[in-house]
Formats: sequence, structure tokens, C-alpha cells
Amino acid sequence: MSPRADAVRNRTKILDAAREQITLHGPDAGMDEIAAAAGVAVGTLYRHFPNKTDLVSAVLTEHLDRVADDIEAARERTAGGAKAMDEILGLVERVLEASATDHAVKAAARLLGAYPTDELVEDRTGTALAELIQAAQADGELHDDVTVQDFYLLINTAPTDQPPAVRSRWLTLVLPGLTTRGR
Amino acid sequence: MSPRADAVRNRTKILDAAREQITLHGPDAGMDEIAAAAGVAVGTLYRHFPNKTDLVSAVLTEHLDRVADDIEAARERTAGGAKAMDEILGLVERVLEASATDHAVKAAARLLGAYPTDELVEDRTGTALAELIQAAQADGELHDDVTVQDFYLLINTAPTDQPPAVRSRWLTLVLPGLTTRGR
DNA sequence: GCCTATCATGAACCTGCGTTCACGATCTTG
DNA sequence: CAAGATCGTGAACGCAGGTTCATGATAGGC
Repeated sequence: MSPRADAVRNRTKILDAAREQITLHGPDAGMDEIAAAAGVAVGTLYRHFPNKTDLVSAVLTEHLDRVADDIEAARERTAGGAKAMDEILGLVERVLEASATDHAVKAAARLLGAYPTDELVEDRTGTALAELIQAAQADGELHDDVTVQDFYLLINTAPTDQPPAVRSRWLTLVLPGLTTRGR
Repeated sequence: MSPRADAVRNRTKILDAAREQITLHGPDAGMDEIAAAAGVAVGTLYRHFPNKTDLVSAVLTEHLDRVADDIEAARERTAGGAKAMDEILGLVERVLEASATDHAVKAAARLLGAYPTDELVEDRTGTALAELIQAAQADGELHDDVTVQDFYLLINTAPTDQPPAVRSRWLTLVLPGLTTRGR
């Protein structure tokens, strides 16, 4: 039997509100706040998601999906003639920038490189990133031993809660370990 | 009027226990656990420290003090003829290693570069580190624009909760941003 | 040895937060 | 439209962790 119409409506409202609240306050956003933002009672959250972890995972997976889209787009541009290293630098800057204001992205980044991730999404990002890396290495602009995991590691250790000047400085310090382009 | 003898005794026991518990479980160690480890009731903690923040700060300041000692010792060795860059690398590795097992060090590292720190200790580390940096730059082994803040920044973003292989890889990725020594 | 200021005790309190559940409302099928 | 399954409600629960306070013990000067 298909679900009731209002139930579907509520599920959407809940996901929208959860996305908004987690973006603003990170995964620490309270279930009460999410429920209030969705215009729904707490119990309704628990009808759609057994517990908080499941709700947060759903939102974070969405975000990872967007990042995967971004990476795949960069790969397409490379196939179209763009320099792979330029695309990689753009990606890193974009993710770093997003993490600063979007607490969901920050939390989502922590999922990559750790275990509990949707395998499909992880595969998508991994594959596209690997191709970009190979291309940049073929251009001689990325050190030969750099891997996908290295990027996950660096993104996870990025100082996302620091002012722009500090984030920029951090990039400057870290990039020489990846690229062969001079400082 | 000087404090009672048993009060002094208890203060020591509390600090010892707090140090131990925070080393094991980080600043998340409960007041109850600390009290139990000290063989004292919770209320006694609050007689000596108005709140948890004050107690944790006291312990963390101690740790920073030890780090300051380490840095100053490195500076002395440099004055005695050791290569400044070697001492710096040793320092970084030691702090990184300690952060992995000692949750107090990890938390203490977060204090440097942030605001609420004992100025005296911060001055001590800052001065000694600055001298080491200058010496290494004079040797041409450290990039000229590297500052004390850069080191604080990198230490703060180190992946202390990752396995040794990952921590080591992180160092490899980050060092080229500091030193002129090749990979 | 007494007496009082100082100190220790730990049960109780408070707040925040995830989670549950008995009840009422609403949608949908026949 | 009626019947029943599905869904929504929100007060209440449980738990954890920091903090307090009335009560009793102890130290140290006279």
C-alpha cells in the first residue's frame, strides 16, 4: 500500500527543515528545533526516521551527493580541455569555502575517509576524483604519490571554523605537498 | 590566614586525578569520575574550582607548560650547535605523537592559536619557537614567510585521532609547505 | 581540650536532549 | 459515507552531566 499523501508531504517538510537547521547549527541541531522548523511535532520526526542518526545521515548523504556532482562536473570540464590541476584547485577551494558557512558540508566531509557512508556516493566521488588526479599527474602538476585518500585527509583537517585569512593561509601551507606548482 | 593542611592535600589529589582522567578521556571526563579518581566527593571539587572550566584550564595550562619546556630545550640545543630544522621537526613529531595518546595535549593544542590562554606560557612558547624559526630560516631550510602562527595552525589541524600511518602521511603532505628540504 | 572557621560530603537539583506512547485526527478504500 | 488503517500530537520519560546546599566532620589557634 502506498503511503498517505500528507505523510509524504511531511517527510519533505522534515527533510527541508533538517537540511536548513543542520546547515545553520551542524548535526547538533536539536530534534525539537528541526520539528519546529518543519511545523510538525517531534513524534512525527520519529515516525519517518527511527532516530536522530538516521535523519542526520539522510541530510548528509544529500550533501555528499552535491559534492559528487561537483567533482563529476570538474572531470567533464577536464575531458573538455580544461587543465586538471586547475579543476582540482577549484574543487578544493569550493569545498573549503562551503565548509566555512555550511555546517552540513563540514560534517559531511567527516564522513568521507571514515566508515559509515553510502557506498554509491562514495564510489561516485572516488572514481571521478581518481580520474582528475591521474590527469593532473599526467600533466606533471600533481605529485605522483598523491591519492584520493590524501584529499579526504586534508579536507577533513581543514580549519573550517577559522576566518578567511587563516583558511587561505592554510591552503598556501598545504598545497606544496600536493602540487608541483611553486608557491 | 593560610589554608588548612588537608585542603592543600586535597587540591593536589584533585589536580592529579584530573590530569589522569583528562589524559585518558579528554576534557569530556565527568566531574564525578574525576572526584572518584581523587578519592573525594564532587562538592570538594567545587570548593577548589568554581566550575569545570576552571579545573580543566588548570590541567591544560600545566600541559602547555610542559610543551613550552620542550620548545625551550630545543632552542638550547640549537644554541649548542644542533641544526634548527632538525629540532623543529623533532618538536612537531613529538607533539603529534603525544596528541595521539594524550587527550590532554590534544585539547591543550587547541588553546594555542585561540584566545583563552595563560599569557605567560604563551609568551614562553612563542618566543622560543620564534627563535628556532629564525635560525632555521637563516640556514635556508625553512621558508622565509613561515611564522609561529603557522605552526599553531598546523598543529591544531593535525589528525590526532587517526592511526599512525595516516598521521605520518599527513606530516609528509604538510611539511613541504614549511621546509625547503625535498620530499 | 574547646571552639569556631574552614572544609568535606553526597543526595538532590536543574537543564538539555533524545526518545516514547496513549490518544485523537485524518486520509483512503470499498 | 462509513470503517479502519495510517499518521500526527505533545506531554512525559529517562538519562547524563554540571552544579548546589544543608549537614556533619576536622583542623588548628587560644
